[in-house]
Amino acid sequence: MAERKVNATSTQVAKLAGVSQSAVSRAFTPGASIAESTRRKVLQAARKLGYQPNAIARSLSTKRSKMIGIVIANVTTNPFYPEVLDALSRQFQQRGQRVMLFVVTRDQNLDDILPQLLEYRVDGILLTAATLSSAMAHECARLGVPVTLFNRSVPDAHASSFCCDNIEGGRMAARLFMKSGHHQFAFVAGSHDTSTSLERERGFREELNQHGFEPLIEMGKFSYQGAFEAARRLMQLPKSPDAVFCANDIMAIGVLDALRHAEQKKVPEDVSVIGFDDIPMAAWPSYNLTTIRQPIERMIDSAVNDLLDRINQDTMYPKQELVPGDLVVRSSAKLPSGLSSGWVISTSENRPENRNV
Amino acid sequence: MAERKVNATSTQVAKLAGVSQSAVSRAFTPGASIAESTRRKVLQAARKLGYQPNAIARSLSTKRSKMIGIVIANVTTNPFYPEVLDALSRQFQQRGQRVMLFVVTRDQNLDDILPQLLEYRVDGILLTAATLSSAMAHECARLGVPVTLFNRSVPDAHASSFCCDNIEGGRMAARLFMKSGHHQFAFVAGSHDTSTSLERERGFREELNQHGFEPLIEMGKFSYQGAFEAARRLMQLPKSPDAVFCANDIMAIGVLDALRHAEQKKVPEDVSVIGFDDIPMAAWPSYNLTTIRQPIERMIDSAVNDLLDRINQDTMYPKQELVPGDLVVRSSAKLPSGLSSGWVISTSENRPENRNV
DNA sequence: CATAAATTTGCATAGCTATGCAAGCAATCT
DNA sequence: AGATTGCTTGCATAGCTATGCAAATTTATG
Repeated sequence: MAERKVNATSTQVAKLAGVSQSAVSRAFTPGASIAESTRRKVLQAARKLGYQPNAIARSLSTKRSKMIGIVIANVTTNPFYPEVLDALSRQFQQRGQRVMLFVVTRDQNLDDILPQLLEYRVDGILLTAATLSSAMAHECARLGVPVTLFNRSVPDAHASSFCCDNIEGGRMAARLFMKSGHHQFAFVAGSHDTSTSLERERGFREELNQHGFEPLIEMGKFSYQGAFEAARRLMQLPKSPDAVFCANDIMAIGVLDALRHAEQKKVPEDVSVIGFDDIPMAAWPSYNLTTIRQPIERMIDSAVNDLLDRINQDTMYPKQELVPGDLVVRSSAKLPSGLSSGWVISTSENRPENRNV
Repeated sequence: MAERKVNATSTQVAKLAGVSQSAVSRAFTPGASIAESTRRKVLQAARKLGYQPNAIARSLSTKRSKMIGIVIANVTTNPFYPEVLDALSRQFQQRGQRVMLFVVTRDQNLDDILPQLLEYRVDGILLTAATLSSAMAHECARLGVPVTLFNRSVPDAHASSFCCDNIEGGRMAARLFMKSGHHQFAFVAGSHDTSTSLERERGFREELNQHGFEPLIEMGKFSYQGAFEAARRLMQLPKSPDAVFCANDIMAIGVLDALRHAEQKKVPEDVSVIGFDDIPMAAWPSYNLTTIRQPIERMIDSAVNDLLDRINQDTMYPKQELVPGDLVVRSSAKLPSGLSSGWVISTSENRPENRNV
């Protein structure tokens, strides 16, 4: 208990090592101009004092905080987002950036929380499952803070965005349903103001329309519970659907549970269900969900690279990237002849699934 | 695109408002000594310049970063932790603290990442599903940075810790099993070096021992997949168990799926299963898991309060708190007579369950 | 109105590190 | 040896805000 020296400073270390404060700074700056012998002296003195450079002071001096602001929603309601957060956090961590995190609710106004990030002079901002008011987009642009949207696309954009090709994903679901001979289609939407849900719906509907079909739409509020109830409403309709596409997996699972446990329907014999995301749970034997997989790792790599690049060279323009998803065929949807469960179908290749369980 | 004024400073605002830099600082410091009229002048000038105080500079000056370091593991493998993270993040947010987040793997060495937090002079550290080397605990104590462990208990401690009463939880599970007439017991452990798993096992075993039983132990590695395999191993034993208690819900669900889909067992007719945590999924009709609920909100409230209190008055001693869990009776375990599904049993009261689905 | 009290203001400095610049130094070359 | 080159080093300052203190101003009091 005794000591409690509390945070030594570079000046104290300098004194002990018999060098200038600059030398201490340089000893801790990779690539700085300093003799190996002095560096050793400094590091030894630093160790003795328990000195560690003060990142706050460094940030002030370099005008680089080495922090990225991450804003994320739906962390508890959709297992997809913990995966995203995990991957993002690791990536930034590995590339020498710290993460300042804000967990928000879907309806929370970002205009209140972005200033809190900017106040700390984060080097960049990554928004997941959240969108930006154009006022805030301008503000960030003005301050030269690059912004990246993950899993949201925006029309006007000072920001980069990285998304799965939701429209094509919706089309894939529609095509699979139609090939298997379904006739009554439904889409369980997440919300009516979210690009992911809207785009998946649009692809699904357009593909159906081209063949003379029109899907029913129900609102699942992006949650298990909401989708559970949506499924029950769908089943009470006079022409209840035999093929339900859901805007994400967690809702698809809600629908599955409602069909099986509340509606006494068999899946896929009575009703086929397709989801979106391919969360780990989708592969569990209780669900075995046919779904569109978002290639998280690839999307995150791109997003992180782009953001860091824009931080380092502020000449770069924001970028809009669309990553194709893969149809993962399991057994929650009837199979058309010629296709068997356990296959992954992407635009470029078919391959046997290679995942756990 | 034109402007790009980039971060105005308090001095610039001061000049525009015709006051001193100090006045600007005070205008943004609640409770500072400043006339209402000058404050207005300052705020107006600030708005015109798009000025926002620089939290980095403020941190340097006040020696308070207003940041809390959160370290969390298992975010993708156990839905309990996204809930914890969500609650923590909101709480701190609401109380004016920013969150610097580190997502780690269970086996990752914290000794590498804690320095990264300390470098930024976080005001406090909260570790979830992770433990501290005693060297690091001393280091934090030396620097006067309070540390709180959430869901981990430690023998020696410069740190506060907030845990569910795991031992009593294990006992509750054992008692419920025994009352329902089970004879062969098993425990699916998370790991052999984690206090949560060890304590739950200990309570379970001690209670059984008192009645002359001894549980089988299998390792489930804290994951769905690991528990799935553990269940299969258990079922191959000559005296396979009819009552399985799992160190957490996600493993209980893995066990359930293995029993039903790989072993053709009925739950709870052939085998009873009890979990721990009460994650939202436990209430889904596919699982309907009987489990020990951890009162997350209450635990988090206590943990956050304690940490902030210790930040503000550094005289306080760390505190060890044990919060009792509740037995939530659903239908994955046989019911003893007199008990019906849908009840929550805590040390103090019995009440009907009041949750979704 | 004079004086005391309370409030508001600006000055000057601390907080810690990074870095441009010029000076110091050793090694290399002719 | 003298001149040139390339490293190292320290000095001085910037980066931005908060705050103790004394001065100045306003308000209250008798």
